[in-house]
Amino acid sequence: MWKVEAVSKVDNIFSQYVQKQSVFKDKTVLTSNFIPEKIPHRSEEITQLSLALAPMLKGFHASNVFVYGTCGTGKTICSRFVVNQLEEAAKDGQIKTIYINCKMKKVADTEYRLLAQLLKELGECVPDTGLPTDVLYRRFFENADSKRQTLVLVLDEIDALFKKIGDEFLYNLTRINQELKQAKLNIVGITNDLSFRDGLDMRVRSSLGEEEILFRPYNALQLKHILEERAKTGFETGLDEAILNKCAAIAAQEHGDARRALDLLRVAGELAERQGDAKITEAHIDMAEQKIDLDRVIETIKSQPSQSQIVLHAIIKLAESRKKTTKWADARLLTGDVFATYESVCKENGIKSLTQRRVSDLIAELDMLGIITAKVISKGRYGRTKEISMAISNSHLDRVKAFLAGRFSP
DNA sequence: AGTCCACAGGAAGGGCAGGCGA
DNA sequence: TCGCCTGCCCTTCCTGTGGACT
Repeated sequence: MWKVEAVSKVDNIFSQYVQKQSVFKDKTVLTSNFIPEKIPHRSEEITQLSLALAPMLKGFHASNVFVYGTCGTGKTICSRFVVNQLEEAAKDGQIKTIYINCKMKKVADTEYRLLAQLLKELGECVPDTGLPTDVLYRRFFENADSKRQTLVLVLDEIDALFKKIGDEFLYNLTRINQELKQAKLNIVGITNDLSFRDGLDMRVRSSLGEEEILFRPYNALQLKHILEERAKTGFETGLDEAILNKCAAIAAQEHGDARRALDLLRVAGELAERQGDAKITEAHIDMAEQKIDLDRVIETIKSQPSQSQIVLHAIIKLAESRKKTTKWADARLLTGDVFATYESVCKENGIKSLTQRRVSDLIAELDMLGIITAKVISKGRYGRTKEISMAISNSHLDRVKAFLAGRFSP
């Protein structure tokens, strides 16, 4: 394993690392946002999307498209690949594509921010807050029209935007072409929520989903092939077939998630490198699986506001006390009990507590993040409440507990 | 069948910070 | 400077809910 042997000004502490042969040839190839020259097993979907967008090359109206599919099925990568090709095929910048991830907090999670982001992409300077939205719409129309371009707006995770601000904004976007005189706008909406469409207003549904493309999950063989291709350029030496099989099998179990497969391979490579091993072994894959899960959980919790962390701390504290009489996994907590514990934690730490209404929302948010499970139950005469249990695995719990205890223990 | 409980969760609005334009 | 706009976090008020209990 690479270790810092001695600290002196003569020997740079990184020199050993720099001299050591890396297991990676090109690590970027192993990231999920890398767009390869060829995307395997998605030719049918790419053709469908290309055919839907192609008319704009001849100045005709093209369909708005909805792209569906679960996580890691190649929706984003294929959409970006197609719109990049489209931009290349168009003459003199006639087509401009704008990619926006609607889940990006503080970037495109509200109507104002999304419009501001659009204007920034068109080269305008917009303040983060302060202008009325209709002013932003007007500036967008004027800017787009002045450039006489066809705009392709790729809205990734469009369901997140819908959940946050409703479909009014999507309706406005679909009506934009009536306002534009010289320019055109086409929308490609990407979502992994297969039921998203059902919640939309009829008018939005029909104009936004003129064309729909479903991305099916990859099977283990396809995943293995994808990994093989990436590993050829990603790693210095070839990988054992067993390694590829294992990564593919794990990812296939998780709804054919190619992103997961790539992450596993990359993190396993990083672990092998840190341990000074020349080759990746199955043990590295196991460790990578654990590490990815734990990192995700810890990062998610760290990114939550303090009050949300206190609620989680209260849930864990309460579950700990119940553990004495029942199994950890079986500890079912009720909103009222959690709120009482939350209030006592706030008191101990000298923090002003929120109302039960707000805490109820924070519990729902923790549930959405997959950190806890909260199910609404009725206890008959004893009222209606949420039954809360931990969704974090036991192996990760100690790190989570240590983090929260470090922040909120008096 | 009606009552009751302990909430869930929607709606409305307050207060704050920050920016714009007259 | 001031009025007006935004997003965000929060409270208050309210109605709805489902099943045990009477």
